[in-house]
Amino acid sequence: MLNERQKELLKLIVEEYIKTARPIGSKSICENLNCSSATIRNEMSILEELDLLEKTHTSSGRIPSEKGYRYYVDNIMQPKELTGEDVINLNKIFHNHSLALSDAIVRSMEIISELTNYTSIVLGKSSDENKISKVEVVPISDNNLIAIVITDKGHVEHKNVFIQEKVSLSEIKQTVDLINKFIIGTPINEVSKKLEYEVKPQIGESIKQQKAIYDALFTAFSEFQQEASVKVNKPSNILKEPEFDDASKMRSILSKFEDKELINKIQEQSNGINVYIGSESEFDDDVAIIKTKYKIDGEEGTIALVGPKRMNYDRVTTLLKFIKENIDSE
Amino acid sequence: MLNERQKELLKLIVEEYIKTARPIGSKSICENLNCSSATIRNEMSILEELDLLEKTHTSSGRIPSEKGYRYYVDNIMQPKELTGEDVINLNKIFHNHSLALSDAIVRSMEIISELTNYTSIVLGKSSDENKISKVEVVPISDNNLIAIVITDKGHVEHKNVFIQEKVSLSEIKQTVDLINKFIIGTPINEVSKKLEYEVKPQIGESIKQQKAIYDALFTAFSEFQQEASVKVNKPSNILKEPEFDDASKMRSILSKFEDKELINKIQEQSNGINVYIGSESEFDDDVAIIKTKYKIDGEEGTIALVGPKRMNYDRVTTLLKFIKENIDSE
DNA sequence: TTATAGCATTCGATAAGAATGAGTGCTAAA
DNA sequence: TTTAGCACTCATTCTTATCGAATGCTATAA
Repeated sequence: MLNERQKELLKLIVEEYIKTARPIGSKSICENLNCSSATIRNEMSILEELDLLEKTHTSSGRIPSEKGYRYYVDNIMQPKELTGEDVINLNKIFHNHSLALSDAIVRSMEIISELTNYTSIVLGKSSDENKISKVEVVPISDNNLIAIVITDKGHVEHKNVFIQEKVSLSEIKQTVDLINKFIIGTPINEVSKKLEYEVKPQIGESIKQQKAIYDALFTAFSEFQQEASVKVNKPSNILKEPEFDDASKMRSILSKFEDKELINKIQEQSNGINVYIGSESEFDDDVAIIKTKYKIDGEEGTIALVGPKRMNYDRVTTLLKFIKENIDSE
Repeated sequence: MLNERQKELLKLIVEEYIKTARPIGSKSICENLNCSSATIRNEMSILEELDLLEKTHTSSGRIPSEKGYRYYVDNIMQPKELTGEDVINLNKIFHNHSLALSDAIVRSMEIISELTNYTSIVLGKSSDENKISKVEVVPISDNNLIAIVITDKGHVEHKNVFIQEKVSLSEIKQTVDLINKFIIGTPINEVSKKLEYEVKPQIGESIKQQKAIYDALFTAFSEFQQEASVKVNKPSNILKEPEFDDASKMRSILSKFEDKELINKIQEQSNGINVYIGSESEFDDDVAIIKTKYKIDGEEGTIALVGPKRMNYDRVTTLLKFIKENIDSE
């Protein structure tokens, strides 16, 4: 266990390093702790012993280790108050009623990107439990339809549907009416099942042509379920940090942002605001990711901020918490 | 005017530089032109005199100048044949009927990004001449509606609409029916006018509540018109080129890709495949942009490839031409 | 006239060495 | 337990030297 002075020392080092990105030497701490540099050095070597600090080379100042950041995040840092300006900007967005709430999330994460100079990510998909409110089909040409699905929470998805055989307007209408009759109110993750076991048999009994329409719509539905949206805001932001001041490092980070599979992994599982530092981020050893799950108005997903390991943990945590509270209170 | 040998020399230098990114010395050309390095040097200095070649320093080899690339593109390069593989991949996409054509464009530009290792951009918006095929409104809650607009070419847009006063289902239906009656078949760029001058007066005469619905829908419509989609594929690709092997250069390029205003400027005006080299690109002096307009199935826009100035002009031009032909023939 | 061989010259790239200084660990005394 | 003092380490910066790829120019040969 750390004593008060050690905690204070770690705090000073982490916060100073976050600000300057330079190793912290013992001398620069003296004034803050009212003791000599030698004393600081002794304490420093204890913290190094505990794997909370590191040196970049034998005679360099100290920087926090991954474990050091972790200790800081878990035991030392205090959530900051948001400054008036930030709150006003964000509140405006959440109280703009003509914005769908999911758009408000996207917009507010854009703002947070600007505010923090880090990169933000919004992963969202329409929630599985959303219920179908209506299915609409609009013919475009002989062989093409647009299928539109609207959920009770106001999500709209549409898909081009190509149909081999020509089908008449009335046949389309019949099929769609039939489908609507069965699936309105069905959660989207159960639609495929319902179509297969309840609607399909009915189709068989009536006109043959309908089979083609049914098949096309069935395919369209199975695609609806998977679609998730990914939005990465300002990848360039994080690359402005000095630790990425190297072309190959930058390329590596950048290609991570373009790797859809990796980005999708950011999807957060647990509740609350979670902090993943360095290797924990599964993204890059030099970054940290702070993320949280959201679920609102038939949409669920994860919002995340990606910054350097040397990130402003308290500020970011506070900002994300603010957004989460706004979402939850709606 | 250049003589044959000078043209051949310029061609060799441009193509070699495109391949290696290193200044080309006179010795390395000897074999290709069957003469001594001194002769090459003489010719080189003539080309330099004409501003077609440059040196990076007094005793360096030559690199093409902006004007040199321009001359190469306009007078020397021959469109290449596409190799079998590329054609097959791209053709597959264009002949997949379940893909809307505009999705096929996006998909094929993704592929071209991979193929060339450059960055591709697709700017698209639904064409102004598209006609409204149907307007649909679905209530979500007391104060929220979803307005959906479908055009004759199969474009679908939707918008959350917030309504101050509570309105009944039947009032909504009446208003929407009225709107539909007037605007089906109207090109979207004329919808606002038509709503204002033909539909609004009718609204005034019937129930007051309808005014609120009308207003909300009117706002929604005016927003539909402007929306354009922007897709930038693999910004990291271009940054792999050695001319961008510098952190600050990379940052500068990258932030350009995030600058929506600048990206929208890429919108191409003239027909055909156009090549903008260096400063002509209005993007960065070290990049070149090859772009072309497209217009298809009620969507129009620009596809562009952004690469280094040292880009594979013939290959990219051929690829873009191929896509353009596919689009136009559909 | 055109092409070439020869040569001094330029200048980037790479490496090696020297000086600087911020920072450390350790020891011995307060 | 704290601190002053001191030798030591090592990144950083600046100089200097060397190497070699390329050039321009000149004089000569075809």
